[in-house]
Amino acid sequence: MQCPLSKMTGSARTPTRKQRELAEREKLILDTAQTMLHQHGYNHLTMDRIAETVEYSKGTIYNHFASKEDLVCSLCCRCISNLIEIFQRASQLEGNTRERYSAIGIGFSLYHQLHPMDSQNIQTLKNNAVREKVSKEKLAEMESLEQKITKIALSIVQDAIDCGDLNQHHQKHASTIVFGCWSMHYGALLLDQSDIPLHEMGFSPVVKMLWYNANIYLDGYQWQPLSATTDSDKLFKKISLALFGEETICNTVL
Amino acid sequence: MQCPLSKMTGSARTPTRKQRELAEREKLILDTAQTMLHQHGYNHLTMDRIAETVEYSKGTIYNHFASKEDLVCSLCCRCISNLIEIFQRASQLEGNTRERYSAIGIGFSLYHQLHPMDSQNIQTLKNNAVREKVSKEKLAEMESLEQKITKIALSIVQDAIDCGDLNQHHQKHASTIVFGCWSMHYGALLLDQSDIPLHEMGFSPVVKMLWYNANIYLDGYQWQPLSATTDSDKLFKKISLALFGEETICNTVL
DNA sequence: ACATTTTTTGACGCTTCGTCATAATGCTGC
DNA sequence: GCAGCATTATGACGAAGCGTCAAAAAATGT
Repeated sequence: MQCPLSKMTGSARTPTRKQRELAEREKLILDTAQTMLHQHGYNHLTMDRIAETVEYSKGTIYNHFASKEDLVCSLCCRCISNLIEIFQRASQLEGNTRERYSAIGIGFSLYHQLHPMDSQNIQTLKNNAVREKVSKEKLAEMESLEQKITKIALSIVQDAIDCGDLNQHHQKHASTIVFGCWSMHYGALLLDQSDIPLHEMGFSPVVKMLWYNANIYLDGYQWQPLSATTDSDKLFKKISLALFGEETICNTVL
Repeated sequence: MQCPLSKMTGSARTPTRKQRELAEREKLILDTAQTMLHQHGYNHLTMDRIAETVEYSKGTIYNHFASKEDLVCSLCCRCISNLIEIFQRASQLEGNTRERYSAIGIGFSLYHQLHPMDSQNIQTLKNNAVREKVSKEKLAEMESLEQKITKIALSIVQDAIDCGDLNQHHQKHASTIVFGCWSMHYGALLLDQSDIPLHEMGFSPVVKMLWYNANIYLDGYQWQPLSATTDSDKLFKKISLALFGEETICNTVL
């Protein structure tokens, strides 16, 4: 269950050559696993195949990761970290609180649009069969990342209450507002992923519906300025451009 | 891949003795699997153990289900069917359209509260590793159930538009409204399930937040009558009582 | 009573996980 | 450079589970 190599004897500030090599190899393993996952799906991802591809023995892989599930969980953590970066950028955009909060939602939504594989990784860890086998430590690591991401959202809600964009009497519901957006976005992404033929069932593109619904939801909280007084399409484009830059063909998304 | 026993030679109206026996055995297998799943988790559920418990050989189990995943998918279908019944009851409650739509949400939310294992089953099927292995036919069966459940919700939205509780100009967003509630509830349930220590992170009970957020969301759409003009707590109790009866200790939920 | 079809059975082959004794490599003091 | 110790890498192996299929058993028809 323990990973012998993670002894961390040297200070974190001055990584030994050995430690660097170790970190590099870990990255190699993770990258390889990710690629395999993308190309051939979860069921084709085996420890033996990873070992063969990275040209180390299986035992060595197990020196880095306590189990296959731990490895996948590490992959998942990398994805969440990416998302955290986006959230941080979003929360620091200039604009009113509602725009910044919306930017988080758009960041989430487009991240999953642009990196569907990453979001599948994250999703994999929600599965019981998988999570049952992840080590306590890795789970804790993931949990702490999830807390971090929540705090970013919560701090914007708090800003909004402080500056009056959100009415004071919502103070006690601050976390409920975060939860509402979180669940709505999270649920939407999962529904999108899960092979339900939404389009055939008469649903619009998920990113579009999410943006629309998030606005309605925030309007419900009377988060100023209301969407009626804003050009939502333009705002969406502005934010997605600011978050993901020109290269991402955001125009085609909506 | 095929299940030889499912030939369905006799008419569906007059099941043969043999067909009855078959159906009975299938139920036995499913019940057994469900119990095992509840008691010992997904990873302890194996075809061999099921076979041993039901006292049929593994080969016989495979005459009913093409794979372990197919079996689990059948379990999932049963759960969705239960949910459909609740939705149907909810949609037929007396009251205005908003109350009936809310009843669906409460039904969803309480079903998962009262049968957390069922909702885990449903969740299992969203996992790629599992779904990759489910046969086309079973997947189609599940999809059709999911469509059915969506239609119940959609029809209430349509009623609301028709009778003016929802403004006409939302006609083209009817499915978006369904999607919004669906994703919000679905996401909330998943977050609740996924070991994230919501309570420690300062979140209220999920059922409570969901009810609050759903109201805010519907207010955002100006679905009449708005929650400000209603005693929400009382409404919640009334609906949950009507849906689940006295025995379920609904009082303690909120 | 026998022949033919259908159903059941469980031993078997295959895949994958995770372990551990052994081999290889690195390091340290002389 | 080298002897001896410590650390790390290796891959053969055992265990567990899935799904198959030839043979046995049961049901059905004649």
